[in-house]
Amino acid sequence: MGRSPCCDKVGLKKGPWTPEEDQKLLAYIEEYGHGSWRALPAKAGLQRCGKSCRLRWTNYLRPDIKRGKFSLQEEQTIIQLHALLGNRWSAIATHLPKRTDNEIKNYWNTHLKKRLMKMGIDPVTHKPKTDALGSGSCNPKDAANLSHMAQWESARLEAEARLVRESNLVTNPLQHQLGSSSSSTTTQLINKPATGAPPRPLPLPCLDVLKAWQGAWTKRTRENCTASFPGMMDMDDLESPTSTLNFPDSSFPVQTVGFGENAVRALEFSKSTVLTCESSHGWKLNQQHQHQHVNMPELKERLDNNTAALHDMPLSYGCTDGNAWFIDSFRTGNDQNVSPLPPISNIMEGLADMFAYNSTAGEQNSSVVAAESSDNGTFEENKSYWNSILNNLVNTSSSGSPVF
DNA sequence: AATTGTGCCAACCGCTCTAGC
DNA sequence: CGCTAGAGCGGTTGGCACAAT
Repeated sequence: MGRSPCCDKVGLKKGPWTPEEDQKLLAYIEEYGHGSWRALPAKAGLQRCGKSCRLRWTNYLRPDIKRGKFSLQEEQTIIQLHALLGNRWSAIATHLPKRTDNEIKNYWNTHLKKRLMKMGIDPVTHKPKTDALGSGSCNPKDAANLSHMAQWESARLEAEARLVRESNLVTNPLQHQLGSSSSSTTTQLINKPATGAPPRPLPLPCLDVLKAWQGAWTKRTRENCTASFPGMMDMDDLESPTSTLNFPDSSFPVQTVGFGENAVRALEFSKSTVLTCESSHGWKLNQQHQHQHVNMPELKERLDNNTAALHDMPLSYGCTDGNAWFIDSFRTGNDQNVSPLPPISNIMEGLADMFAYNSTAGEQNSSVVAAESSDNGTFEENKSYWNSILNNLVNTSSSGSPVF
């Protein structure tokens, strides 16, 4: 057996917390901070182990916790991130402001998982149960590519989570100290479910859910944007169904240049590990090139060397000297006029724009170019599929259907 | 009214990771 | 480099509330 539980010590209380205990813990932390959790109970006059105090604070007493019913957007975010990350609740929680990993985990297990199952969706694979084993729809090459995609997306999300923590530390050291799992970032979804198309089997596992939703989001928002480089936009306009960071308190140095058809969006973090850019042609560039300064000639050379790979759709990437370089073509075009993968020359122009802009925004400590691509059919099918699922969730949850 | 079943969620358990020595 | 304490994390459980019988 493992080590003995920390709460086995004689005299330490277990079980539900009383209001008096909550008050003691709250008062102590508000005055002194938590410091060492192990030492805290004695100082605060609590007959609890430090771990119990930490959990009580982290999951319940922290002032920046939002309690109550999950919103539709939160539900969608959980579903999408779970499709991408699996049971990595802490990573998911970093994209749901004011929600704890424990709360999200409980909500998934008691609500969302059951809904998906009753809809015939495997909550583990996020695929229709009949296709859960992946028979037929995925060839080995796709599976391998998707594995790469998942790794990169996962790494990117983790990096974002780290950034959030770092930003919390910088902008609110006390708050950071008091609750490390708090988050100032959010994944906000603008969901306008499309038609009531029936769920359809995914041609590929749903590892690209976030991008699918970003496509829908982009389509929607582009209608409200001017044709070219409308200038700096409010953060509210950046709300994206992807994991793209959003900082409600505007405490993070996020720069935006334009939006929509001909816009370039850039997120640049002064001490960041990830840089994400989107171009006017519907492809995305994620950089995460550890501890190296990115410069355009180097990038251009790398991409030139991988031109063939870039055009080897549906999923291509170049990988040189241990750094991966991806071009992400997630298609921002509308349904009738979907942008094709831009010619390499256009990619280079876009990159030039991005880095010309970002070179003025500060040093890029680190970067990776990570960009995945999905062919047009895959994207549209993903979008349709998830629209369908989420639409069903909306209908069933709002109508109080006995099904759920 | 009593018993049983079910859903929900706070809290616990134990493993893993990491920083400090 | 190995050890240790502290913290983080995901899985599981206990117990309460409510519904069904």
